[in-house]
Amino acid sequence: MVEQHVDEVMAPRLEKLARLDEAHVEPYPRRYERTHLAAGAIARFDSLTGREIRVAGRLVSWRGMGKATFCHVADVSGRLQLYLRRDVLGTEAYDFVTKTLDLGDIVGAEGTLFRTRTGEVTLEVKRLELLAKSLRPLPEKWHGLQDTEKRYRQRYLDLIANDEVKQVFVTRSRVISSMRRFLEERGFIEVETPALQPIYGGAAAKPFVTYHNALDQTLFLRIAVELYLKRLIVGGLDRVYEIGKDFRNEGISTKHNPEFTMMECYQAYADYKDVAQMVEMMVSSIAAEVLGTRQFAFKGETIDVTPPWRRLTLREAIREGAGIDYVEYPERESLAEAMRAKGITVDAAAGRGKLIDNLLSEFVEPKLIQPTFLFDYPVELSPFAKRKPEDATTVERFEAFVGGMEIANAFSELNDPRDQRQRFLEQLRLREMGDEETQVMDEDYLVALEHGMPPTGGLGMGVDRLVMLLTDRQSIREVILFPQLRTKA
RNA sequence: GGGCCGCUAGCUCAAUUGGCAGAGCAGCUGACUCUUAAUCAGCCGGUUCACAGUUCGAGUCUGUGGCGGCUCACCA
Repeated sequence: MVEQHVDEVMAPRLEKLARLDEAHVEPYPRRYERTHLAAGAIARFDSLTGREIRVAGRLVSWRGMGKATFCHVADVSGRLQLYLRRDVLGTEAYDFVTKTLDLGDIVGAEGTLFRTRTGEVTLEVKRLELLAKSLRPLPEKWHGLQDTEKRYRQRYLDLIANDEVKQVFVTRSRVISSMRRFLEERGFIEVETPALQPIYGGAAAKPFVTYHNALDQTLFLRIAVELYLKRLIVGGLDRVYEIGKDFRNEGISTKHNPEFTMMECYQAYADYKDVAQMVEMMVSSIAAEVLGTRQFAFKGETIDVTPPWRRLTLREAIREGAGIDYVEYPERESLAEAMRAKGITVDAAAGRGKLIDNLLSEFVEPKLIQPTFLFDYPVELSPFAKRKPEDATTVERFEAFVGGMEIANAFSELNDPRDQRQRFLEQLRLREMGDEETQVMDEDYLVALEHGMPPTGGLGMGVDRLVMLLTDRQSIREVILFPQLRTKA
């Protein structure tokens, strides 16, 4: 996207650089001692009047009027208007500055604050220094940068031109830090587990494959951290969490990026009901901290995350949404038949669990706008969840949905090594039948379980989706700074 | 991978039925000491995504390819 003929556009700026060199002005000096951010200076205007302050940032507007000039500098906090007067700066300095600066340059300005006739807090500049010369033009000042591809590929331009984009990523940061605070306050400790794994597991997904030369060994980028965190529960860390990237070698969509941020946490001596309570408290506490409210807009709806959230079983939800009670169809074929009778197309390769999952995502998930927990999933879909004591075909698992998206998945962790081995074997069987996204046998994990893992509640939460929700973005690419795109030839 | 849409100046966008490629912003020159999408006068700026084809003539029609967006599939 960076064209060759921009030379023409850059030429005037390169000429100005040459002029700076002639005048022995360093266009890229080392540092600048700033005293205030733009927003802080404006907020504290009353106590700052008459005092010299220094701000620094990018020149984002320029209105020259001969012997005086108004312009704005932008820093992280916002923008501040500068007022340059020839009789204040001196003719020589004024002329030099106005002839060598460009929109986009990074400058430092020292002066005193005043209010203009229209009331805008403005810095009357006594000294203006170039801190970094910009050689390329800024995006269009009024329409900003609209080209989606360019916005993603050159996100820095997006951040310069589109203020609300900057706000999204500031919010993202606050969401994650609020999440950490919530977990820390409850005694969870943050851990880091391998991203390069000899055996991948903990989710149904295709991995990225890589290779370590010295070990002469194939490694996989993790698709989840689940199995490592539970090893730490075996080790007695009792409450652990990790916030990090998972990698899944699958399609890209507005809800899927090949690398995405997941929070997983595990709490010994808790079950999935405890975890559900924690999820609703966590999300509502994050919303309150970051947005200042538990109610917010998403896709034109007002979402209220105040606990308690609506709770129903997966069975009820599907019966309600699709008109099929899958418990009445315990065999794959009878369920498929019932679906066909309703005019639902049945994926020939899908097993019973997959069919139930299809029903969920097609008939239930899109309707779950207000926060909802769906409890109790079929065992086929959940190889790491504990069975219900009264029903061996169902596991203690829930997913949380908000805004029509799945944002969390949790269960009472399976800690019986005998059953876990059976589940792995069942996954193996599905793999032989052609399912590429099943778990692979992890003997090392089984050994850990055989040492005894306390009853544990575990949770995975999609951080990107949570941020989408809290910032009202419809695409995951809007909350990931550099989303995956095809590289340009 | 399928479907739909898009790609024109650095940026944001026009261009009638196939008939001279345009505007605003940015840039350059000049005027202007409270402007804020500053204003005013003038100037510069194009491989219309690429390649082929139809045609007297293609930004426009056709084909192939590239990239992007949306969507479906996929994705517990």
